[in-house]
Amino acid sequence: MSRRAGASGRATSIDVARRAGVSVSAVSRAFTPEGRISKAMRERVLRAAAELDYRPNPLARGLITRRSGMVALLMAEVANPFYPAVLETFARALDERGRRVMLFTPARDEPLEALLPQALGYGVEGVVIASAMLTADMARACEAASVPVILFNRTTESALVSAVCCDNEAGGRAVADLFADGGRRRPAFVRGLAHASTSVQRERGFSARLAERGLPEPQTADGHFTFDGGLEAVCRLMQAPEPPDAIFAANDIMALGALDGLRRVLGAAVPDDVWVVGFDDIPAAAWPSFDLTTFRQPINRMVQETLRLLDNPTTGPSTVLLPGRLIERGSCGHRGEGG
Amino acid sequence: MSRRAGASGRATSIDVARRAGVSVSAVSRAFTPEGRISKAMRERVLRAAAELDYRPNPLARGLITRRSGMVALLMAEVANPFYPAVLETFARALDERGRRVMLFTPARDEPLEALLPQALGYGVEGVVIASAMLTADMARACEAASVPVILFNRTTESALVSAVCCDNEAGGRAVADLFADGGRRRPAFVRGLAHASTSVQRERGFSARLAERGLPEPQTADGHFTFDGGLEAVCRLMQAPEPPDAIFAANDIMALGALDGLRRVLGAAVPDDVWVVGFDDIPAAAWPSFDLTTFRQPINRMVQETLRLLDNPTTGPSTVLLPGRLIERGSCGHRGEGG
DNA sequence: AAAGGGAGTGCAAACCTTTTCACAGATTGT
DNA sequence: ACAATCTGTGAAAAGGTTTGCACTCCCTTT
Repeated sequence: MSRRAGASGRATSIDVARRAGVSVSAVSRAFTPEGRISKAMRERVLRAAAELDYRPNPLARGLITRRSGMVALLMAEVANPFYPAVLETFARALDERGRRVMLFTPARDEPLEALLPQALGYGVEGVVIASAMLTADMARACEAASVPVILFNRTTESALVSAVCCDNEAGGRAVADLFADGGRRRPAFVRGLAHASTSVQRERGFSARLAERGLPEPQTADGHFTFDGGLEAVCRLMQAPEPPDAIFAANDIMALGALDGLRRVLGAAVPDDVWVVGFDDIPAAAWPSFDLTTFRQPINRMVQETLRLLDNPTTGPSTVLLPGRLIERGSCGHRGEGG
Repeated sequence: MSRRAGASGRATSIDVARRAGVSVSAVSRAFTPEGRISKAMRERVLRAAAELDYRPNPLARGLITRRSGMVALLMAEVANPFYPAVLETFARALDERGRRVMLFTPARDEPLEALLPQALGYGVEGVVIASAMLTADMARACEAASVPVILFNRTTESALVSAVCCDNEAGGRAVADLFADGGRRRPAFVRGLAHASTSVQRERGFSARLAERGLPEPQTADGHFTFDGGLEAVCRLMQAPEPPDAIFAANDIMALGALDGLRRVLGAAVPDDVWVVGFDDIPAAAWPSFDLTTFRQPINRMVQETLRLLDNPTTGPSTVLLPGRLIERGSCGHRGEGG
């Protein structure tokens, strides 16, 4: 029976204070990095704390500071394999910084308005919106609570929130160049969702550079960011009078659907008849069956940037654009290193 | 400027009490389902609360009750597409019950010991371990905090924790029957990780039923639950003097790797030369390129059962086994409905 | 040598809720 | 008709921390 107290069985700051022979204020200050406390005192407190296996209670701390050490993460499309990778990267990075992840998985058309107040009630120190739309109301709510909001992999015109994004237009241009250099003549683009900034920007860069290279405006079809959507989109595209000979899909999962549609449903040959390019570089893109050329998003750097913005809320809202990289694989006739 | 107070700008129970002309105790009772309070009083309080847009502060509540309305979810292998589906199902179901998800994504060999105390400090009301190992220390810590722990998709001998799992042995038997009925003569099994209960149980059911059906003990190889692991495993298996003619992998992602290895690396024909069967029924299993026969886990029911155990911690620890279903597809010669 | 200032410390209030206790009034049993 | 029980209510303590304020030293400065 040690000197621990508290109904919970865990040691409290009072126990630590008693053991170290100091006041509870000293204990508190010893555990806050900027605390005005002497080196000797801090050491003494920390030693006592270690002996009692004491850890500040985040609930009590959050109650008073409104910062409980948690970050809210909103991620709707967990079905798209790109996002699990993002999720994992985020969770690890936050964990390293001693922060917890509060996860929200809103359904497609769930009103997010209700979510944010909940999260704010828990004293989250930031909100990362990785796949979901931010409404103006939500932005205001966070602004009022002075909690930074960061959009991940999407941009916004709102001046209230920051955004971290891959350079989608550059990605679109890179694909256009690849098609032009490869002598493709009839490009096509498979859109995601009509209102998604990513899809729009990728198409914009793609179209613009195609025009610069003297190629025609791409034919388009909607693929809803899903495998089946991509498969169906390619079927529609290929039955045009002059079917495309190079297809760029706004994300990998649609590109894989397109690839499968071409080969398994339409009996077309990739890359001989048609080239296919995706965006994201999800793990499946590298599988031998697909060997998909794609534009890789720098997930790690994107996450790092996001956390940097989260930690420095002093600087106003800003949009960070990071470069990606074209990964050439067999779906555009590229020969793998493996021979 | 309405009657709201509090430094945070949010209304507190005091504001509500004042507005409704009652005590704060009454407010508290109005918001707890079993609160001893008259119908009239509750209505009055709730109306005042609605007018002020009041919501009980979970931090303050958690501080005193040690239950903050959160559930900890431990999920290590987010890379395996089976788990994102689980994650989403869980998050939605918990959200419907007004609970928040605190997500932990421990690295492969991260000591989980450190994680639990953190979660418990936040007053989580339950711990769901979806892909990670539970150590005896962790179990004890939760027991001490009287927080229910539930293993998802794995079982344990520990008498302290509950588990919800698909009937893995039955799945293994179903696959064995499928092979036997299909006239396969040389079965093989691709293991996941040596210590994983799922892999062990699936193999046990598989081997046992094979024996009953007069088929030889399956050859085995380790695939580490990854695509590449499955691919390499099949390469090893196929260079045996008498290569298998039917391969059962402990999960889908390895089965897909095996399929790709057979077709793209070894030049074998599936299903003509070799059959392949997986486990889980991840979305990619249904893609035309793979058309993988697999044993589907009843994710929804598994999640429902898990939450039921979470909500009724009165009954002691128990293990729930749910039936799955064999989904026959082309990788075993099954003709799809579309064909 | 006296005044001024900064650093380090403790006290006590504050954060917002739940819950025990006491009490009043209504209901039941005999 | 009286005691015993039950129901609904409010006052106040508790939960564990942070932080503004006051205070004491000790070190500069003129």
